[in-house]
Amino acid sequence: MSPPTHAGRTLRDRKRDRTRRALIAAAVDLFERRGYDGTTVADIAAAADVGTRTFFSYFGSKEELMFPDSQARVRAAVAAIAARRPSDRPADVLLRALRDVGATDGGLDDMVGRLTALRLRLIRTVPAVRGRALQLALAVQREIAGHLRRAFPAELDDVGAAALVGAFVGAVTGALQVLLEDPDTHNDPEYLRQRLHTAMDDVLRPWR
Amino acid sequence: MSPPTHAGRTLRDRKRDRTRRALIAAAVDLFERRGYDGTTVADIAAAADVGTRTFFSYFGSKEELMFPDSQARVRAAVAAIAARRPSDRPADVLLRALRDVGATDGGLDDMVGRLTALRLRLIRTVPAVRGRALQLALAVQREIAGHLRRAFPAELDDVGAAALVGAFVGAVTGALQVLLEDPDTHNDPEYLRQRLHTAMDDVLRPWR
DNA sequence: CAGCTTAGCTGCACTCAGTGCCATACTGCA
DNA sequence: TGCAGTATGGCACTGAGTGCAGCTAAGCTG
Repeated sequence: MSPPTHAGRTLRDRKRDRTRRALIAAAVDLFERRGYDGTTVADIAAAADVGTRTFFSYFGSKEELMFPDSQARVRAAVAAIAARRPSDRPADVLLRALRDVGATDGGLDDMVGRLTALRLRLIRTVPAVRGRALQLALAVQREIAGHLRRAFPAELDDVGAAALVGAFVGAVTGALQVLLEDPDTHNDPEYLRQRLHTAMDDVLRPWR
Repeated sequence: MSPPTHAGRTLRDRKRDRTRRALIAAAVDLFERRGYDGTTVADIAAAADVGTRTFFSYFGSKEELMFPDSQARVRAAVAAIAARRPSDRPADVLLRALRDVGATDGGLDDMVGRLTALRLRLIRTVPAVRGRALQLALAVQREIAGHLRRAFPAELDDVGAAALVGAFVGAVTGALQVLLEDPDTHNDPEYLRQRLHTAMDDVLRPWR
């Protein structure tokens, strides 16, 4: 699709990109070994060989490090809405957009699998990370609602679009909350996606 | 229904209750005058005439102070589910339960209005407070899902119930997000509730 | 290539949330 | 009245996050 991110233009950009990845890699490693609370920001910075102060010029907070690709998800959803066909109803478009958001995991090479699995675990267990995830979900939701409304101006108003998107995202979130408890879904994002998909079909049937 | 909270049994309980209210009152006052970030926990404790350390034996965190009645909301929802009639579908029960949750504001005398208005503003503007609100909403959602599933064992499974409740709560949350931006709804919870109600009816029509 | 400019790195000092510990004071109860 | 349990709050500490200022090195220009 678009040019991969790893070809930063200037030396500075490339170095910055490398440091960013190093921080994420170091954090994932430390979180897996010592746990989230057992790892300080200073530890992460030291492991990535940068000053503690520098960490905060890459990530606004410790939690933010777990969600490095949040913008990509928004873009995926917007693209799905833009690619709609004339026959699509709002719910159809929305369902496809959400599927694309869930499938978005690009931009971080090998790290992806480990990061995703770790993220799921930390969302379950660390309040600060769960809080951050929720806020991001809300932001994505808001963004999608805006685009959806513009795509269907005759059928949706501000509040209606927000409520509709909220219902769909809420269904996903609610189902996820239960599914993430299920030991079978741990460390198996594919199986998780499968079960989520069937649950969604079930709940959202009245709309389609 | 149940005896009001203000008649604490022992002297200790009454004193504890008074201190709790004093902390909330002091915090509301300071937040309104100096803002959330401009007020430290030490300030609040000093204004309520207790030690800083003691604050944390009443509230686990600074944000938690803004949600002193969270348990009451859960109880309201559970009561609404318990009071269902044989002819009710899950969606009917759920809609009534959510309405009751929204209407729950009891237990804090005069403070209620100011606290509610302040909370709405802080949820909009302070990330930490918004995060806490989201987590509480998720917890309530989870609780409701459990009760709803037990109330309709033939029609709902774990994941289905969670997804259904998630969809409804999500619709509320989504609509709220937009409505809270509207200046007309600031400081007017009743008008807010009205608009929320009509929006919900609209979005959830396919279910009823 | 030499020199100037500017962006990014980082140490330092600081604030504030939150915790563990312990001595003290007060309440409830016998 | 005396004992036991509990709330209190001071003290010291950790860790997240910020502002500042000096330095280094990348980028650009002639």
